[in-house]
Amino acid sequence: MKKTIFVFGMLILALLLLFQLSKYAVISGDFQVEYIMAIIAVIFLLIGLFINKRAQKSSPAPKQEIDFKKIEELGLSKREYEVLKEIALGLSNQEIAEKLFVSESTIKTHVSNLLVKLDAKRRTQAIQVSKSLNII
Amino acid sequence: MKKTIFVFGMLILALLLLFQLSKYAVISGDFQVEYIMAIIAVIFLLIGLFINKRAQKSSPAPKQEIDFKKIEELGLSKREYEVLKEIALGLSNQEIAEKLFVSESTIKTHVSNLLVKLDAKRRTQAIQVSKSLNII
DNA sequence: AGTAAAATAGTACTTTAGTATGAGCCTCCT
DNA sequence: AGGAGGCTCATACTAAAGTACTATTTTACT
Repeated sequence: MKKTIFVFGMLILALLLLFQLSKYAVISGDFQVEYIMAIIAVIFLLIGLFINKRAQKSSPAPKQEIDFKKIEELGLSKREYEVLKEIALGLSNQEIAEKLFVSESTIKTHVSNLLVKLDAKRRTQAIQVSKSLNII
Repeated sequence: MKKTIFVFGMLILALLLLFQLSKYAVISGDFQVEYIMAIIAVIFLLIGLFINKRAQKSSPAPKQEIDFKKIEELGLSKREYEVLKEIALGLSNQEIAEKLFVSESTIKTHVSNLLVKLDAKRRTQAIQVSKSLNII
């Protein structure tokens, strides 16, 4: 934060200096107005590019939004979707059952239904499909 | 592409117009030089920001680089890594065997070694671990 | 040429996963 | 009240996945 304030302070200072300089140059007729304008234009274009570049780096948000519409479209029930997320975390049916406080057979039923709805043959494939559809 | 050329053409035209206008204004003394400078500065700052914004959109590369160092660190062999990638694609041992032209027992051996090296109990967990380590 | 690591493959088992089916219990909606 | 859909659970299977060896063959490197 302190760094940012410093940078902007310097920027404003430089800007003012440039203004004064250009004013003097114009009055004394050493330079044509166009040159100064062009220099300012280029400088600020670069500053604009630079600022955005930094903003881009500071927000490494490659977050993939979850496609809730797709979930509905596939007809996944709330419970099935919960199970799906646990599968993606690498849990076994037994572990999922304990985590959700139900029996393993219940989980098996959910998984079986999930595989049909996701058109997958195995839970690993279900993970792959889900990721490609952005539902997990 | 044609669109880009058009936009840049218009930009250059606008720039020249602005130059002429500002020159006239300065000479006739209607405006202070500072104002024109400031306007140009702001406009080009915005243009810089805009260009970068577009570039950012056109390159939706949230690609997660593969951490090859980590792969070595884990001691994964070339073949094991190949198998790992197929697992992540959701293939069964039998399918992987056919794809890589080896027997299923060979794949089982590889998978078993993989699970130890990745500290996973199941292939689904191996997928999760691999993704979190950015090795797939 | 010798060797260590990697790749291959097999057997024999145990453990998970997944399927098929039936059934009881809720909740929401008409 | 009746029905549909969702959640639960069980039984009985079949099919994969995973483990623990042992053992041969390739590769890569000194």
